[in-house]
Amino acid sequence: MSQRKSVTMKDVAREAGVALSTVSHFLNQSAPLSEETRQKIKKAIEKLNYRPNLTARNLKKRKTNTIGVFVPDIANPFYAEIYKGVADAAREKKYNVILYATSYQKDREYDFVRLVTQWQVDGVIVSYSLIDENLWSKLERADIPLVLVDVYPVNNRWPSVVVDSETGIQLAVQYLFNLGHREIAYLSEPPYILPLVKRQQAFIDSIKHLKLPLNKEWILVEKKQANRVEIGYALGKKLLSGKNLPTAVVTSSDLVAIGAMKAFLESGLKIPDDMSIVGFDDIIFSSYVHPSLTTIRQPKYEMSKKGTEFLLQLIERRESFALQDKLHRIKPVLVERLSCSAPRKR
Amino acid sequence: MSQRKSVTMKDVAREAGVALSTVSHFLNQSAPLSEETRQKIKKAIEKLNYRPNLTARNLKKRKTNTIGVFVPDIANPFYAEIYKGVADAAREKKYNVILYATSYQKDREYDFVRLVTQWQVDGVIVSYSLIDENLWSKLERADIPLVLVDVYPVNNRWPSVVVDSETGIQLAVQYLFNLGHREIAYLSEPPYILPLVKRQQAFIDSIKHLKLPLNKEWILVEKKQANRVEIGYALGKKLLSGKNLPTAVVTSSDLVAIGAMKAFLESGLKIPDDMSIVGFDDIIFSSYVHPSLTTIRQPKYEMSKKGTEFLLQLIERRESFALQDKLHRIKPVLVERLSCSAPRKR
DNA sequence: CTGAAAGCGCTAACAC
DNA sequence: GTGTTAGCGCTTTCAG
Repeated sequence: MSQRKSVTMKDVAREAGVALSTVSHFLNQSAPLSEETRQKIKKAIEKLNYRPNLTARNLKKRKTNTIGVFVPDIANPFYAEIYKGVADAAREKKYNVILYATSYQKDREYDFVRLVTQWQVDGVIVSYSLIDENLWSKLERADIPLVLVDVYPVNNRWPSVVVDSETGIQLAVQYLFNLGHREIAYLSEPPYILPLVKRQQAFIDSIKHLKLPLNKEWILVEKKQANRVEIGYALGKKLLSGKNLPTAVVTSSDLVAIGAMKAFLESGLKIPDDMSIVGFDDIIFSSYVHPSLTTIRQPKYEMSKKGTEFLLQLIERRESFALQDKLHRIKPVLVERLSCSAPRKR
Repeated sequence: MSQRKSVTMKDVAREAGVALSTVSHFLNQSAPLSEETRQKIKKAIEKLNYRPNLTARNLKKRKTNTIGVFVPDIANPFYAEIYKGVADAAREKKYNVILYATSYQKDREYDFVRLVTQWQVDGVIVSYSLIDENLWSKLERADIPLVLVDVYPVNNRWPSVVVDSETGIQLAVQYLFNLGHREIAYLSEPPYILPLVKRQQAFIDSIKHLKLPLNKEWILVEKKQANRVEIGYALGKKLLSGKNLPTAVVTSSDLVAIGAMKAFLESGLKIPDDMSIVGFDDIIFSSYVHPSLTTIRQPKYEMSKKGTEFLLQLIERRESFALQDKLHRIKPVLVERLSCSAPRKR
């Protein structure tokens, strides 16, 4: 094979003239040592350029101190935030994190499951709705600590941290209503995860609840997976091509909103004067587009951080949790920026 | 400890009534087996829900089949692209990748070095300029396969894939010049990596070369680390507060450009009519801001993919490489979009 | 406080 | 084809 020869604890022990276990104790501070031995060992380590082998340690301890995160696409700022929450929580407890991103490619889901089931990680955060039922059951059999973030409980098996999508959409619609809008459209990426389904339904419910017109042409839901911004752009154009134009738009995510804004601006509409728009997520870019985007803020970072802290508890205590603890619903808030105003008379 | 009891190859062998090594051969396809034994083993694995322990395998083979990627900030789309290139190249060769992002926090750099030096990864892609000289030397001592991406060779020690920043900036300045601009500013994030230093110098050189006025007030370089877009926004405002306004701006990165655009638009300037702007990088968002951003495209994905392929060769062949192979310079191209036009008479 | 010894689960000769 | 065996580098009793 191709490996370099490596310096082991044994070498260090020999060099320092102590027993192997003493070196181990030194490294793990698992026993008090005399200052003299400490120095000898320190010197030996330095001299030999010894570096402990984590793999061996992991094998022995049957623990890797690593958790996995599973997301569809890391270039999506939403998931980048999720990742950060996980990474920060993990770091606090001295865990490493290994990221899996599928780019929405199905075969990659299997790779992830393989990783998880081969003792490479102590637990896993899933922010991805595995399409394949089969994969969920494999994860179930593996019986590995798992927490879902932004994914509703599957099989009532794993704890889950989600944002309350219904409240979010209600917030958006009510906000537009209060501004005077009566004709509101909804643009959505493919509802491949439950929150997206719920948002769509919540939109319809909210419109009905306010007794506003429910125009089928104004509920545009993309079917094909693609870049979120491109989807928004396409949906925006589609909306513009209809005979009746609404005065405001609610979207399933900020990326879709940003794409739609581009379509509107290109066509010469002014935002917010001719068209108000509200997003969902509050990714970092939403405050930097022009005009800045009013949106429903999902506390992604906090969600994934909290979920991860929970996961680490599961790992370290192997504790079972009460059913009522399984679903954590976080309330979203509306972040008011410059993409909405009262409708202009047309 | 907290681990679940685990089913091992030994259990499978017993259950199937064959020798342990036979199971190993089955798993690794390292020897041809009779159909009968294969079936027996398969059944036993299924029955016991056996899952191979990668940690043990790694220890034995002294190889983890994992590479590390080191970046400052994964929420920055530029680095998300870098990550994708690495992930795809790794996947092709059945390697896992583990991501380290520091969020520009110095103490996290040490975590990364620790990971690398503890045999957790077979090699590493670094797209980050470690500030601490000391860390570089630790990596050097560890003697682990390492390839730099978007970082110039350090100590002439590691191979490196970089974009030709000078050419990029020349392209930008020449393009603006050809449009008729004579008063051009340069906005830059902190030049914490060599390419940024080179871009700044290349800007000055280009201006001189074209015999244009070199106004100190028009070369705005931020000192403090911060979100790139916020930096751009702040620099944009600063530029606006000066007494003379240029007609065009070149920036060190798209994120800075996007921030600056926001500042310009807010102040009522029209882009490109009142101010032309060109970015550097071509991140995905640049085509979705309004107006879409003309920029110098860095083939980030290709760079990191290529770098990773190179790394994997180093790992698998432990080959040394000729000096002239160490630096791969990729030529950038100008992507023309809608943020530039001829200057308006003022 | 120090040292000897028994594995963690797997691979890879090497015999049979 | 199949089985035996010696470790990979480390942790962790348990004696001294």
